[in-house]
Amino acid sequence: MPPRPQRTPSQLIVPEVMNAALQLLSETGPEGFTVRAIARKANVAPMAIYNHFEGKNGLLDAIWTEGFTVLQRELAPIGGDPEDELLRSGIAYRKFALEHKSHYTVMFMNRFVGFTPSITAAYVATRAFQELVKHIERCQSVGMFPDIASDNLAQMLWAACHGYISLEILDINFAQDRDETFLQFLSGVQRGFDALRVEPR
Amino acid sequence: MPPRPQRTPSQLIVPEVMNAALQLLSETGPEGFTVRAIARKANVAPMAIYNHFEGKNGLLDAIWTEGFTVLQRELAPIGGDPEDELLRSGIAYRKFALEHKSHYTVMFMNRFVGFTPSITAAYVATRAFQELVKHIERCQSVGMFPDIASDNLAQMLWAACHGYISLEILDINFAQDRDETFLQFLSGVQRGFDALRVEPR
DNA sequence: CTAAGTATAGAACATTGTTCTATACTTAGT
DNA sequence: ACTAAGTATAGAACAATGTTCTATACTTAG
Repeated sequence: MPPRPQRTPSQLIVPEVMNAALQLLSETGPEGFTVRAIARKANVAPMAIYNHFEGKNGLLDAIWTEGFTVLQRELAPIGGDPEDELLRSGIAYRKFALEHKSHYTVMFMNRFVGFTPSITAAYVATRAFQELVKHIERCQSVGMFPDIASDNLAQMLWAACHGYISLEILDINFAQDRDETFLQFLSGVQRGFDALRVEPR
Repeated sequence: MPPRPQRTPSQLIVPEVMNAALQLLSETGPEGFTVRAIARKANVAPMAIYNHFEGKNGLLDAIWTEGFTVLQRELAPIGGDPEDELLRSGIAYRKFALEHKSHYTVMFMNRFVGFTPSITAAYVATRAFQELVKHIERCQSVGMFPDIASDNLAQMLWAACHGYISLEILDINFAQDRDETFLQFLSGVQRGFDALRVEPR
């Protein structure tokens, strides 16, 4: 291919910067995630990040929003057996985290001092969370998880999964078969909150 | 009291810097945690942080180590009923986190880009983790948690608690009675992993 | 009371996010 | 094809950061 013209066409700048940012993040972590380095990798002037995003935090906001949009789609119930689907959503959550580590780092790892998601970004995150609430309410409609508020339980399950997976992403996990161990974790936690139904006292 | 002499006595520098650092951290978060600000708050020259610690990361290392030393003491079993004590250790873990937010932030929240604990610091952390393993092995000695490796289960329980509490520290928790909800969380998770004993299939 | 030790202020350096400028290139409208 | 508006770029510049180095002046141990 011919050497790229010195100036990147406007329409390419946003996607190129996004790609470079995500790639750089996965290569160097938040450590090397600097405006100048992103621009260099995207073959773009540093100013582009201020013209097309709102600086570094604006870029993080875009990654956050993209991440939660995908995550919401992955988590949405599809109309099968509620209990199976709840378990599947847990697996899908972990799959998302491991396959989109850069996104997950921005969304959940709190590694970027000075970054707070915008109102819009926070709203998108809430919508993803609501998918989990839906799963739990579907389960409750068939008798699981009695006597507990669905959003409360959603928070607990999310917290537990997040705790587990964040450690895994930081590579603080010593299990031999990580997939298997996570499944064990997930079904263990889920069973715990449903135990009241299985054998009420 | 007389106005402090311009120069801080050597023996006071370490504790004053530690105090100032922890206080600043709880006031401003990692955001305002700068060498110059810590020195100002401690009434000390910035250079003191390089002479008495090894720079900013050395100071973080000291906070990390102090935190895990305290945490280990708080978690140690005292010889009572294993199941009760395991639950108590979970409560103690959360108590530590909420009462030492600055320490917990350094130890578990990964907010300090560029900081990695020293070998010594990591070792102290491992010792604290071992206290949790002890709890689980004590439980297993009375029949709880059969067929699961104690360190594996310890990791799961730790991950779950960490996930829950880290969200609480970030103030992403919408429960009305937080103490009560955490207790519910803890016993739910614990019950889940012990369910195989209660009703084996 | 002296000598070794050390806390201090201040300058200095590289790197960071960010803003501003003038220039040179693209692209849309005719 | 030509012009005019738009915009990507390089580069300088700024404040704040972690860090190192210096000379000075104070403490304290012997």
